[in-house]
Amino acid sequence: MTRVPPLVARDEFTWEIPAGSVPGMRVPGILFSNRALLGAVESDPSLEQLANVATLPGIVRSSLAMPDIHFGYGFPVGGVAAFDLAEGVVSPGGIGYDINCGVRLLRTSLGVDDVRPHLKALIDSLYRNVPSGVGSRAGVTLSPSEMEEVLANGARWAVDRGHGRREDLAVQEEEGRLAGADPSAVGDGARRRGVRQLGTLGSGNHFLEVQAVDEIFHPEFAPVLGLTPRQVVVMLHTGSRGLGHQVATDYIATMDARLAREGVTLVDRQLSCAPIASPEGERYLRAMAAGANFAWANRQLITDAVRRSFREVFHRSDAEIDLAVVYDVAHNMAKVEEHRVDGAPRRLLVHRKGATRAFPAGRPEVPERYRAHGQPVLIPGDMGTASYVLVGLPGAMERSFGSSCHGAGRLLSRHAAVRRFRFDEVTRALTERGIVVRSASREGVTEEAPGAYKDVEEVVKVAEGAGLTRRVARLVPLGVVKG
DNA sequence: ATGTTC
Repeated sequence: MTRVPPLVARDEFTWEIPAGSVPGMRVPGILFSNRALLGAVESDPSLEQLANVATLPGIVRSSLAMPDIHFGYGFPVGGVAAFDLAEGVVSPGGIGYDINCGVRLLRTSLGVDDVRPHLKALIDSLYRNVPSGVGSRAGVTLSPSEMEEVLANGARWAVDRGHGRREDLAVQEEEGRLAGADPSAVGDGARRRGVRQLGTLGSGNHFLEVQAVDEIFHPEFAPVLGLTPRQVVVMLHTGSRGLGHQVATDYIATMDARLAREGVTLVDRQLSCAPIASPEGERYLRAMAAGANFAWANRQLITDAVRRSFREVFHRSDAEIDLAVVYDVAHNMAKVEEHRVDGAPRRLLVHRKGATRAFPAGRPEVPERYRAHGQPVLIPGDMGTASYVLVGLPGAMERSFGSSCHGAGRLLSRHAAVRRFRFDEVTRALTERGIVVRSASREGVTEEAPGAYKDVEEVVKVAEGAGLTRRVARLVPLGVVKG
């Protein structure tokens, strides 16, 4: 039975579920939202999930949710929670089944008018070069030793093997390689699922989109990112595929067994977790890092395929088309980071599940090239509306452990969206707006119909109003490959 | 998200 916890307005963009609203809450729940978005969540079980997270041992300050919050496994999607390293827990449900699901943005030297006449050919070529859909398989199979290297080295493995440029790495979160990865913590089942999946898009909300820069909001930072109005860019959204999913499945089972052994009961069994300082917790974090590296290698191989498609369609060299990486973010991840708590610096394990790190200017984790401005935050919207580039602000460090939103956020479940929308109508509405769509399945289109999502404009306005991030550029879709 | 309910 769903209990809807009370929401108390704290300011225009901040709502609180006071500690004590749900039995066992150790800290309050904080939701960044506004009146326009609240209607979608007020009676939603995602708020109960936000409160449930606040019951976990060692949680620091508050259980947080971004404006794109929706119902997830255990933790809400859009959830952020930080834990004390000695007293706290790590929970796979706080990271998500798709470990290091994330977004990469590539820029081109082409303008809308250069691409429009070749748009259909370009989307067809991308569809051919990047396997997509449920169970999509890569043309190549990783050998056992290659798998070891992918899990240990992420995007760096791909670049070392000639799949990309050395300079691609400097502009990725963690430079595309999370330290602390232990391939031996990734089971045989997970490896088997991954061997034919590197360089594949997958399904669901994963996509590869050709977009145009529609509007610049931050005239100082946009040129540093190489973004100008009417420029064509490419956004890709995917993660660690079946490998990451199997890692999550395996460790949830391990943690469930430990909880049963210790006689611990949780308010929701989907909050399955283990102490950070335990063999199960430590081993999961090493496996999670390896899964994250698989995802970064995946996005790097897809980058390589995107460059191939542009060469094929435009008959120009890589240097002419540019296709430089602007940035690559993870939005399903847990990381040890330093944050100020009650005025003192403290190392915490920050879970972000459908939430993006959004560090401000000056943080050493921000690439040197961008450090004077802050970390780029990449926000895919829905395929009919718009996506955004944002930048982290000091307010994110003060309020959300350096985090912001990750997308528009679902309004309807997949099932509800398939019942609500018809494939032909969704496709026609997009075609009428000049958007070319290729999908591996009809469900890929109806599940992801623009009407299944919240208004991304409202989501980014809340993230800005709450002081977490500011808008840098708005990107509009020209063509999309859906999983 | 996911060999979409091993």
